[in-house]
Amino acid sequence: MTHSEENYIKGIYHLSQGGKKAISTNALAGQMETKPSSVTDMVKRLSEKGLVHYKKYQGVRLTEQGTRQALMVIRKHRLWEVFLVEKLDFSWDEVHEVAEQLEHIESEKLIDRLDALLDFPDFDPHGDPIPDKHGKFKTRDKKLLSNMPVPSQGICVGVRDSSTPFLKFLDRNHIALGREIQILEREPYDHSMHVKIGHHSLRISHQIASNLFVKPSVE
Amino acid sequence: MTHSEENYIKGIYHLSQGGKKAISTNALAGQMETKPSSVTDMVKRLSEKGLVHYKKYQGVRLTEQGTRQALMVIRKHRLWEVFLVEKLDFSWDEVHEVAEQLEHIESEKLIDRLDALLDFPDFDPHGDPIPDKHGKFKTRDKKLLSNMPVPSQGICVGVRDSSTPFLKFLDRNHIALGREIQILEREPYDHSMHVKIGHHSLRISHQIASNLFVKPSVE
DNA sequence: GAATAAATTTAGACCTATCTAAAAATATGT
DNA sequence: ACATATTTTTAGATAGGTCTAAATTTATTC
Repeated sequence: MTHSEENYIKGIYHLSQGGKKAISTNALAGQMETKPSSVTDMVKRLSEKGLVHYKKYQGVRLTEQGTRQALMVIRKHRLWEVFLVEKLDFSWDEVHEVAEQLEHIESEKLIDRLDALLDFPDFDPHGDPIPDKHGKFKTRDKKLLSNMPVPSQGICVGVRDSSTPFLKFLDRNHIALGREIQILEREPYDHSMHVKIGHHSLRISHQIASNLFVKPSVE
Repeated sequence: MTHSEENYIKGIYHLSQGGKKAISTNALAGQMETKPSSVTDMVKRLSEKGLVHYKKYQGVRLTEQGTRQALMVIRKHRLWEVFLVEKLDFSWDEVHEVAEQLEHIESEKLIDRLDALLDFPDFDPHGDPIPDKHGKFKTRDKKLLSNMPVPSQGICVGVRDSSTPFLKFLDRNHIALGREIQILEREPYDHSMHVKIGHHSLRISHQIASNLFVKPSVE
């Protein structure tokens, strides 16, 4: 697979999450930040290689083989992210771009050794699960903060938006994965929420709350 | 720079070592394992980008900018080799192929942090010097084993051939970089040598001796 | 110094990956 | 259901990187 093919496979995988229906050419063009005509071309090649199911005008779906490949690229991407944060002191908002390059390095030995060096992590710095070498990964009971009951509490375990501005916002407000969060109240007017992270009490807009995942504490 | 351009620049740099005269198209084609016509095409592109001096039928030389770029690619290659050996327990004959891929990752921060993680190594696993971020590197007083006086002694510090068979041969014969070596005698007939590495006494063919670098001990 | 050999460049082709512009198919609205 | 809008595909172009085969330049040899 070329780098570009790997990127497409990964893009299709991400768009397919939560739904097994076909991905439209336009949607994929959006995801890949390219033109629909380019997508059509690429999708044909992927289809010839048996990585996707494709029928004209009907969108694409990954084949079993395509899914396996996507998971391996994602495995590499996320392991490298952990490496960058744990071993090279990158912050969680800096890792994506470099991991986009590293994910294309081909060496099973490399990635398995890296996995071992990092002590076989289950989740990456953004809380996303890391597939093992067979493509299996752990899922976690998690809810968007915006959907949490009031009052309740939980642990911050992931982000839906992993853009730099959002992650930097979280940093500034002492929100980090693994931190305990108490949901104190929800404002009916704008759905903003009042929460407490450690000793820090703060008000969080609906937009923020709908991009942060929390694992509800069972009490 | 594309990956291919980086590879060519690196190839030209290696061929230029020990001599500032122009590299012929054929020589470069040999180094790059490609056809002369492909070299001509690429060399034109590199020339337009100001990375090489090129005049038709006169061969190529790196510009100052080209040399700087070559050193940065080599820096990355060799740092990754150290990483693979030191942190991921690769053997010194396994690192090249993977480093060929990793050397193209673009991130100054990544490579500087990697350098720090590895404690700013001066030499890679084959004894080759690692340029620092300004392109400067240490040179070492070294001689091919085949050129060492008899009797004398020194330290194994590098290899000229870093192919897997040669490195595996050295491993099997307890020859590793950093080891002390005593040169006991040279056979006039075939130039084979009698040497001692630690407690291991062995006879070494001229071919082997002319691919192993030794730092002479001053006594 | 002309003839021949070797090295180098050009011309034309192919493949991947992208684009724009135009055509075809599907979806939507009244 | 028909006209319109949207989506998707095709056709043709460009760029990087490579190749083969032919042409050109440089080097060598008698």
